Amino acid sequence: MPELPEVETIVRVLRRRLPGAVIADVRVGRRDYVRSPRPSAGAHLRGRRVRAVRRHGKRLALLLEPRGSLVVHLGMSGRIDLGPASAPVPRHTHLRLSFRGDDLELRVTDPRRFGGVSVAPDRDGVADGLGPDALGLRRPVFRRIVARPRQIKALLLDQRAIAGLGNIYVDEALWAAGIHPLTRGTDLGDDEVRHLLAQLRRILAAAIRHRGSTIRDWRDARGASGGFQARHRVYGRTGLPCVRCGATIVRILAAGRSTHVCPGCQPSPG
DNA sequence: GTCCATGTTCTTTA
DNA sequence: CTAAAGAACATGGA
Repeated sequence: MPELPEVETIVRVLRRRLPGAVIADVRVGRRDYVRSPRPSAGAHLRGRRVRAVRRHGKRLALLLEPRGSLVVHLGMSGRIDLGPASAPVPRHTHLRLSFRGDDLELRVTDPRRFGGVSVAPDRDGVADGLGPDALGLRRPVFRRIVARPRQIKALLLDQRAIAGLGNIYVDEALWAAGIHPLTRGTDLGDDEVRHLLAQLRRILAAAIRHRGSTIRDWRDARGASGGFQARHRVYGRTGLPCVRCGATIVRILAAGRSTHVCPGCQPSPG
């Protein structure tokens, strides 16, 4: 159930082995999970070399030679495994790619199927419809995005505004910046906006350094769990004392999602 | 049986 | 047009 740091962690694993590899077999499980123009995903992918692995927001793409891409979004429960072709195939595996001359298979597994894969035979659609990636955000751009009369949590979660942030990292960044999630973007001061962006950058970088957050069962493409969950300050800490001020962390609803707030550090907007 | 889940999209209501 | 709330999607864990 990956946000930007988890997807970035997977991308870094894939980059160690995939660039230069040539796709051999393509096996599609559920047809409705893998979207592709005619004739078939296999026909478009077989025999093509992986040029690079790229990420934008929560999506990742294998860029193919000479052009074209395979874009993956993991939704809530999606997972990518890269390992020996002989390894047992887990349930809910919807796509398998093997590679020429290598005992290697890439599998996309997703029990809830909120994610999906799409094949673009002659273009790179990884950023289609998404805002700028959260990792490369520049201050003036961020300022413009946030200058709306909308709850800041909803704004940060909107992938068309900023790509990559999800429920965990939004809650963590708002806590770190001392901003209540229901505050309207237009009510943030200049210094608050600057501080929020700084905290977002810091937290994303730290989460990537710790290979993401494993809450329940997230694993990277080699099966390793993340370590950043041990550093969460509000997410999943309802009822526990705030490490900064000692107040009890509460859970509210914002943008339709469970939202974790410290009433001491994040003053309610009203 | 209940509630909840690292996501997205659509519908309704204001 | 904008924003918010709720439901929907499908599966599994506590």
